[in-house]
Amino acid sequence: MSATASEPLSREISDLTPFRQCVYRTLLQRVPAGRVTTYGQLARAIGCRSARAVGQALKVNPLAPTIPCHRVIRADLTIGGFHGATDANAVRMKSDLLRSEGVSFDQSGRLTEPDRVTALHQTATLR
DNA sequence: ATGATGATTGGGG
DNA sequence: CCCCAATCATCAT
Repeated sequence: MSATASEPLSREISDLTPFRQCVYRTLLQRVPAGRVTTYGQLARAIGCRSARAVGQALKVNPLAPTIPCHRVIRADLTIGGFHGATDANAVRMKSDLLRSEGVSFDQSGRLTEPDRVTALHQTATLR
């Protein structure tokens, strides 16, 4: 397996579909630790109107958590899924990762500090 | 090519 | 809160 930082990343990533490359690259570049974004925002950033399609790409993220798929939550500020699942176990792992970056959720399951959501304006264009 | 399936979302009841 | 149509990359036929 490869190691280090960004060199092996680009090599692994270039093997993926254009859509997935866009999703992963945009996420890596625009959402740093301590911040989160939504499936819809990420979709819009790459010129796609399907938040679900973005979720499809994230669930098969081959380099988690290097590619911070845990920083993508739902538009209603609830946590969303992780590794293709929405069960309690998956959610717990996702929230633990976020908590280690200073991001937390309240009792109703919503983001405690909404200010942490990064608004992404369209950056890339598909096809 | 066609149909089914989601880590969603905004609107409506 | 619950329900539903819209949207679209992927995958199975």
